[in-house]
Amino acid sequence: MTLEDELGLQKPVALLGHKALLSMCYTASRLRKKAGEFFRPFTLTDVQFNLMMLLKHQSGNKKGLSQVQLSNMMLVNRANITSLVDRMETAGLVARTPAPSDRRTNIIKLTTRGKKLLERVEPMYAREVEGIMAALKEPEQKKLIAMLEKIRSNIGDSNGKKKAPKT
Amino acid sequence: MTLEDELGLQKPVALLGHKALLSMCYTASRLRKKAGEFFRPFTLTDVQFNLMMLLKHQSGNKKGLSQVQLSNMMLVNRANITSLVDRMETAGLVARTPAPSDRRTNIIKLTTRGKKLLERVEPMYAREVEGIMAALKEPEQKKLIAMLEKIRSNIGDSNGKKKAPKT
DNA sequence: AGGCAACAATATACATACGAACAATATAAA
DNA sequence: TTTATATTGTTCGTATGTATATTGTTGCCT
Repeated sequence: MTLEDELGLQKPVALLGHKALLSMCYTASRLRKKAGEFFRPFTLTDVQFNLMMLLKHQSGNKKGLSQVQLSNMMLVNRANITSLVDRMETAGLVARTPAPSDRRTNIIKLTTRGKKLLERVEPMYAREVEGIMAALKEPEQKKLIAMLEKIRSNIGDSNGKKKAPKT
Repeated sequence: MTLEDELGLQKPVALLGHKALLSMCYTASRLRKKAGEFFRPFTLTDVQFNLMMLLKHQSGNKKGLSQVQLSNMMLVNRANITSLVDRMETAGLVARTPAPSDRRTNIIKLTTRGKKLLERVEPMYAREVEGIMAALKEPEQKKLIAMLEKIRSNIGDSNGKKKAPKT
């Protein structure tokens, strides 16, 4: 089933590039909705799961990440992380810790409860993802990733930091 | 530059499928941010532009679409359309019209002001999109679209309507 | 030291998403 | 025809996203 069939689109996607862009955004939208449904029974959102995954796998020796680090990794505004961590702290999934070297900085860490929940959900979600992506064979997935990277590199940095401020 | 380099991701994307999925969502996120920057000078959002494009190009003879039709085409909850149309009505871009055959239904139409704005913005946006998607050659774009469609068809319908409620 | 720019987190106002519950209307079933 | 069910739009509460302004902290430069 094509995008046109699904959405009744014809003229607005006359340009191939426009169609590709729409297709990407619609696919991402559906993926996130699917993820939302998956996580709901755990009183969790895809964003919160993503944050916990970063804390578990990306926090190096320190076992924690600052809010700015999280916002960069998640490609969202710093201001977002404040309320996100607020909610997750209330839910007992993460905790703010003062950074020893810089009093401006909060180090966000997983709580025991957060770790336990992640332990349970992570393998289930991995299976869910594999099920969805099984629509593409391995080499195709690699090609998809390569193409998406090409597009991203053509957009430039997401947080407004210009890549090469010419002159 | 790879996703790992940009985001410092290593372990959470150990699974190829997971990496492909993340790459898609991050790319879409950046595309939408880029679009947001583009539309801001027009006091417009990407979502509002999208809605106007649907009204202009998809509304058939009636020259208007119901809110449920819009929500289906935009893959969002119909509750969303209420406030979206509210804002756009306030901005004078669209208008609610009673449907002649069904008193439950609003037909949303572009106002003259909306049409004029679209006339001005649409060609500029088309150039913007072409610039971004020029990262991929035509056959690559087609392949990308085909792969995304495969994934979408593996997810099922977006609005909770099950495709084949087996027995 | 003292001043000043950069930075981290927060606060605010807004736009967009969701699900759930509701009233009014339309339609199918009895 | 009357009753049951489905659909449309709205409202509510909540989660996420943006840009912008503010506060406190750091660090650099004179």
